Amino acid sequence: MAKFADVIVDVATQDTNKTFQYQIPNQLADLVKRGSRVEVPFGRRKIQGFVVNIKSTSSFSGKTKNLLSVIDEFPPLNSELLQLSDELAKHLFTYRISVIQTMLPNVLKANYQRFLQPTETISESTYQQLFQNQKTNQLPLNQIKDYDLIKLIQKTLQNKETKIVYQVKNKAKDKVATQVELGLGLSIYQKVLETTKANATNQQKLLKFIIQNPQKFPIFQTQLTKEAQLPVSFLSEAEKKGWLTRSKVQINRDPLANLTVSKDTNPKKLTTEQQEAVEAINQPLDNSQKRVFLLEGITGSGKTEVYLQTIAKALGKKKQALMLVPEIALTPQMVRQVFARFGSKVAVLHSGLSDGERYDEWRRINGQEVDVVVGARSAIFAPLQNLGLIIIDEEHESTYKQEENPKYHAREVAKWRANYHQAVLVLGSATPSLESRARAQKNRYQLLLMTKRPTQLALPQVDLIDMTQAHFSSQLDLSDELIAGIKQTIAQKQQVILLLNRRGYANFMLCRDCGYVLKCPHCDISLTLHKDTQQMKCHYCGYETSVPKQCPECQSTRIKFFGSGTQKIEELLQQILPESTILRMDVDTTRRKGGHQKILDAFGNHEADILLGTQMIAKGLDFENVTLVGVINADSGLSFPDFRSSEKTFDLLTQVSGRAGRANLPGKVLIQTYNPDHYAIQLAKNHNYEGFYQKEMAIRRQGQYPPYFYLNLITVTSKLEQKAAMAAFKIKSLLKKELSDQALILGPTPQAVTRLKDHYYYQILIKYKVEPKLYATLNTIKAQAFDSKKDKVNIYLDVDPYQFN
DNA sequence: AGCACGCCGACT
DNA sequence: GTCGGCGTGCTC
Repeated sequence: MAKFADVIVDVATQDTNKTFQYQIPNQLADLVKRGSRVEVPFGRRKIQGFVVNIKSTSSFSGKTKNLLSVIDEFPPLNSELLQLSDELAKHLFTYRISVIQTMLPNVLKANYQRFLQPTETISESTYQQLFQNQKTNQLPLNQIKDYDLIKLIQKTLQNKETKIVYQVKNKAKDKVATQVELGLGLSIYQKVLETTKANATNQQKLLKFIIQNPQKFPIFQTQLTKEAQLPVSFLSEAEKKGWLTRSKVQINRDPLANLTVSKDTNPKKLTTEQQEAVEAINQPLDNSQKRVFLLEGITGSGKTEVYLQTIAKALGKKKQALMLVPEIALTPQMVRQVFARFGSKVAVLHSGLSDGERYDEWRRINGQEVDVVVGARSAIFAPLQNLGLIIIDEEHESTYKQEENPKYHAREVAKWRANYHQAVLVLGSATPSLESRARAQKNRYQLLLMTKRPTQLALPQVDLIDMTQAHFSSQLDLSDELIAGIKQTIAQKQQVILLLNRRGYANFMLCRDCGYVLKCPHCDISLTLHKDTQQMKCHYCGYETSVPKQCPECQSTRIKFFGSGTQKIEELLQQILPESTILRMDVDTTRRKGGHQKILDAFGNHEADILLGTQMIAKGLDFENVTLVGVINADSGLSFPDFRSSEKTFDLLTQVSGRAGRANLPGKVLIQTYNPDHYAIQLAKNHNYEGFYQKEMAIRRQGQYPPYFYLNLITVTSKLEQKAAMAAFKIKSLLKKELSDQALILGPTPQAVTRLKDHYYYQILIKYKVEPKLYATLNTIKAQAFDSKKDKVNIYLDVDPYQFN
């Protein structure tokens, strides 16, 4: 009997966001599985899709087409991920194909090629013009720019001298290497060596190498030529003589090849608090029960050791473990620790991997060859089939929320997967998100507290510098008190970390005659001066232009630059402390691969006295010799129009404070602020997370924000401001009509940055507790957006938004 | 997304 | 007349 496949096609639009049915031809019957990646005809084209179901009847009223081929030998999606992709797409109001693509490594994305082919009726001259340089009668069409050529091709297509063929190319390439094996019995090589001529040096080199190192075979060709110092060409000669045989073998790219594994493989002795945490987590692990823990432990309390020992427990129960860390914390040091403990059973997924490396790691996971996966946000989709434990370190980090579609939160996906597998989920943080901490309060999560540092080291002394009262002898960004602290620390041959949350040199250019401010032509925000490259840059869209010498408006030369970024502070510090060495770390100095690590290594080796950087320096760095941490602008985050700005400021200050004083040197923290009485700053000074939690909860309740209310953010955008505004008001009235009066509907308001990349943005924020009709209403709104495609209006939905703009 | 079809203004 | 611009609708 004929079989049919339900296929999600690789076209991310509203009206293709459903399954399409194809008949499975007999010869593919055994190959097509649920989760298979397949090639299908779609209109005139051939495209890629994913089989989500196989059934014996078709419900399609038209004529079903045949599946063309199955792309991979094993299906990339298992039934868990198929179900998750469906539910996630619905929950996030996004396309299922988009969710599937974020679950899988990049190389599984389709790569389409179009070729022009001659037909039988082609004339000799057309053939000469189009195909004489092509080896296979195929002209690749994808990047033809020559207008005359395009016109010629169109003409030949019209009179049917040529036709277009479509191809789905598989980008996933297995990496192969040449392996060399011995072709003769071991005892024979000595005799062969005696028969070689005296001047046959390559032959002698190879034979001696074989005789001395027989245990090294089979060996990779690259390794053999290096170790025996032979040219590759000689190996084919040796192969002809029958001395060696060569074959291609598939290998995995090893992203950790040059990682020195530390010897520290044994579990560390636990403090009482750690022991209690480990035992609490082990209990449901032992009984295969699902449970969520919130591990609230101050910086330096040893959360990592708790993670490692509970992972060991999961492995002992023949279960697998998945650990998420923020990208920035996924450093070689951290990976090394996990590797030391669990060896080759570990796979690592981070953004530093090439597409090929990532694919190899993913395949090891999908083949269930590993038991532990460590990775950043998207690793939450790692296809482990026997999950027992999921850990999210620094669970409050906003990097776990993806800001592009699909706008998922890894923590929410983790909950779904833990539930699916009846697994244990551990959320760890020194400063838990209010949402998680509140759930622990209501016993939805089990709270585990760790309040002590194993080394008995006191938390650093934190002093606030009131910038409204401070003295400044040089300029207004660095107070005398902070400079004195830096000088004193350097004099004692100790190191300083300085945090400044603003990159670039100066963040706006003002004409003092006419008041003109230089803005990005695509976005509505001022351009930032970057002195090293002598460019004005837009930090939103990346637009760059040269630094003006005169005002573009009134031609005055009285131009001034305001606002200090990392580049300017670096320059100032160098003036004030000419004999100190400074390392700057921000997006601009770490863009290259490994740039990040280079700076950290240099600082760790005490090649510099001061590390100056944006918030990327706040996380997870441990430098024994750092005794002073300075925060140059503690308030900069507070002024953002974001209800989480206090929480973010508190987290950042707490974290950066944790960088001061390790080992036997006491640390000190100096925070410059214009709001010394602000509760986030006061409570961070006193290392008082619980106090902050109480205070901030009261404010959230009052402001009707999470965790008391849920949020949904609707963004309406258009190139035409009028259209965006009108659509936004229509949406608001629909919401008003459909939702209960318990729901708060704010807006529409133009975004803080009204125009971005030549589009205008209007936002509507919905706050609610229980709204049974909300889901259906939002779906209607999305469908209408599709209707109003001619109005050139787009509508984006963000469930549980983290970025407000 | 692409790709085709169909309708209207502009030019060989 | 016909070329080519773009709006509209469809893909199992």
